[in-house]
Formats: sequence, C-alpha cells, structure tokens
Amino acid sequence: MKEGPDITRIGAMIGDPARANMLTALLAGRALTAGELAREAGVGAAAASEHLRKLEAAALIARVKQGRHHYFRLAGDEVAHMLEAVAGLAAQHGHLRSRPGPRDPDLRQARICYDHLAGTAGVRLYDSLAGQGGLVLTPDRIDLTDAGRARIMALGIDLAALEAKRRPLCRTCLDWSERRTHLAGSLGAALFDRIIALKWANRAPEGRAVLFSSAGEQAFQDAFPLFTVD
Amino acid sequence: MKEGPDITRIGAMIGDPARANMLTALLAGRALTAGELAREAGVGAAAASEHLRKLEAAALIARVKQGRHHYFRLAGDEVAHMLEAVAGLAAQHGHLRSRPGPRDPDLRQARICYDHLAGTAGVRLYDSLAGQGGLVLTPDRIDLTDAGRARIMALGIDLAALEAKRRPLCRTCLDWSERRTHLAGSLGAALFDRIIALKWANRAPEGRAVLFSSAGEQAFQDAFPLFTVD
DNA sequence: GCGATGTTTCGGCCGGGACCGAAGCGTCGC
DNA sequence: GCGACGCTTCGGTCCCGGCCGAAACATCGC
Repeated sequence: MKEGPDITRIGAMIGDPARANMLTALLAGRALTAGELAREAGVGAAAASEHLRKLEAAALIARVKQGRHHYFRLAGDEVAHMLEAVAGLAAQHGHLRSRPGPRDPDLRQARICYDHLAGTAGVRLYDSLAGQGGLVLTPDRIDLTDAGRARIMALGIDLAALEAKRRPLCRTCLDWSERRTHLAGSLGAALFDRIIALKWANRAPEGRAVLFSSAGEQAFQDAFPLFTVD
Repeated sequence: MKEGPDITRIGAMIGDPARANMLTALLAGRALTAGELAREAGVGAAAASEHLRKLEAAALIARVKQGRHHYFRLAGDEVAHMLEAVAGLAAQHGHLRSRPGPRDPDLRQARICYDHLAGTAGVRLYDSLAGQGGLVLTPDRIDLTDAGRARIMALGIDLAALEAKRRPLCRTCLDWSERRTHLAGSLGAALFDRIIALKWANRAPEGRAVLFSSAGEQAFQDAFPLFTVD
C-alpha cells in the first residue's frame, strides 16, 4: 500500500475463468460479438455482459457498437503483450487449458499474436531479419537498417506509410511456445498482412492457427532464410 | 476452453490485494520473511501464510527456510518481467496505489526492477550502450558488440563469468514510468551491483528507490554519456 | 408498426475464498 | 530443558462476486 501502480485490478480481470477465456479468444485479433464471447467463455448472455462491462472499464478491451451487435477487441497491443507475458509464464509450468489436441502442433508452427505472426514461423521471421543485420538497436527503440529496409520494401510493403504512424515500427514480443522473441509492432502486423495477401498462408476459420500452403511455406522460407553457421 | 496456456491461475494470484502487495514488495528484489510480507500486505500471519503457500504453488515465488524464518523471493526474472508488464498497463491508466508521495520522484529517477536498474537512470544506461553501437541484435538474443564489451569490462565487470552462466546476458524490460526499454538480464544485474559497489548510489533502506550521491550521479553520467544529435 | 434477435439491467441465489483466533510445530536463546 | 518467537494448520465466519432467469431496451427485417 505504498508505491507503484495497482496491479490488483488487472489481475482480478484475468483471474476469472470466464474473462480469461474471453481475453484469450480476443488474442486471435478478431473482433467478436458479446454472444460469441459468451459461448467462448461458457456462460450465459447476462453473465457475459457483466464481464464485458468490467473488462471495458479496466481498459483491457474496447467496444464498437454496430447495429444490434456489440463487437469487442483488445484495447491495444500493450494489452496483448501483457497477456502473452502471463501466458508464457503459465505455459512454462505446463498449465495448459486442455490436453494438447491435434490443433496444437499447428499452433506452435504458426499462430496469430494479436495482429502479427508468432510460433516457429514468427521466430524464423525475426531471426532472419536480425541475423542478417536487418535490425539495429537505437536508443529508444528497434529500427531497420538500410539493408533491412530494402528487404521489407522488396516484399511490397509501404514502409513510409508505416513510419508515418504513431505506433512503433518494431517491438519484440516473447513467444510462449518458442520462448524466444518475435517481431511485433506495426512492421510485424504489416508483414503478417502481406503473408496473407500473397496467399502464402490462411487463417484457420476460428482460433489462432495460421496454416501455410506447401507452396507458401516454400516462398516464406525463401523470403526469410536463416543465416546458418556451417 | 480450447487452446493455449491457462492464464487464470496467475491472474487470480495477482488479483487479490494482499497477494498483489506481496508481489509488489518482492519486486524490490530483497528476500522478505513471512512476517514482513504479512505486514506489507496488511493481513494477519495466518492469512499471509495461506497466501504464500498459494503463490509458491503457482511458482511465482520461491521459499528458503532459514532457522525459524521463511524467506521468500520472486521465482525468477520472468516473473518480474510479467509483473512489470502488468504494472505498466495499470500505470498507463493512472491506477496508482496511492497519491504520489514525496518518494515518487525518486522512484521515477532510479529504482530496482527485481535485480537491475529501472527508471530514468535505467533507461539512460540502456540508451548509452545502444546509442553508441554497444548492442547488437543476434538471432536469438541481444548481444554486446566488441565496443560494448570493452566499455563493460572497463567498469570492472567480469564479463566472462557472466557469459558462463545459463541466464541470458541481455534482456530488455519495459519501464512502467518511462515507457521505454531498459537493460535486464545478467548484464543488467551486474551493472547495478557495480554501481552499488562503486558507491555511486545506495538503496533506500526499504522500498525500491535507488538514491545517487551527487558525486555518484556525475560519475554515472560520465560513464554512460548520451549520444546527442546536435 | 410488429415480432425476432442481440444485449443490458435487475433481483436473488449460492459458493468460493479471504480472514481471524486458537492450537500445533519447529527453532532459537539461555 | 524451557519459554519465546515465527510460521503453519485447523475450524468457523462472513462477504464478495459470479451466475442465472426474467424483464427491459435497442435494432433489424418485413
């Protein structure tokens, strides 16, 4: 009761099973309606409404009313980052929500982390950029080197537009399955969008999995080669 | 109830005021006894014992029995990192545990984040190293360049000993007061130890504040100059 | 307009869990 | 060995908060 921020409120939000399920569902980056979230959480509409009101008051999620639907999404990538940090700690001790199903290997291979790529593929993307001198640490953030900029633009990404935004270009995010960093920030999001646009991969109809086609997988690995020490 | 780690348990741990106070107190890096934590949390010995048992079971803290005292500390820097992520989100919306007291400016200036320096001073340290090309991103972590290594060793730090450890040399940690990254990992911890050993600063007798002497402040700024663009 | 659908609000029930006092263990000092 | 001290365990109380059903409110299609 002395100093520092009050973490209790946020902890209490995550600490309820229904709300935790809702937040985890929203980590997939899609905006979901109150009804969908109620089903996801396994509670009735009344209880869900209550939970969503609290999550909104705690600034963890944002609401967009559209007709008779209320759509909810995470309030920002900082929230996603915090949730991943908690998930990483939980995964570390094997506290999974269910026995690893058939979908689990897909999830570890490639999945959405709010709006960018995570899993083996996400880490590979980061390694490829960083390992070939594409990233540099500057005082207040991570930035692209000229070599890195060239590679990104070669993929058809409008880098100037990204840099004009207020959102940081690069951020790192700790991957809970790989326990390594991957690339977040607006560049991470743009790269993921590009991968989808190029049809290298598709999002699973629901959930967080990202499924590469075999041709897309090949193209992805060619575009992001690993610098191996022989 | 589908996929991914179960974040509920950890959230519930943080979500109780007594436990949140305990964890925040332990963020100062010192090991505290059950009794001290009970006072910190504002509960009786019985309740505190119960809380500590749960936190230990959740692998957030570790216990060391020493005579009739039980000492507790955070279970690792990953736990500290997760707590800082939550605290950062809470601070962002002004959910402070009390009105900012006289100690608050000190905290923002320099404080302990588990075992390394945070606040303005922590960010300066990171900026100075990164801004002058002392840090480089490698595929799986952040590493020191040769120039960076020379600077660290010039301070009298045994770098070889650090690198022999299993713990990563460099990690980044998001600062909740500066909203910028600072240096964690074994190097961050070693630098903090060195600053104390050189008597540039002292830890406040309790809490997380780190107080620089005026001579120490000067020495610190000389050792970690900022690369300013004129 | 009218009913159908999605969401929120209200009232009330119920269970989990936080708390305390007292008792039980283990450790220290003498 | 014997109290003093620190911590844990046990039993019991109490309250917060999650849940649901019913009703109210909003929006859509017609």
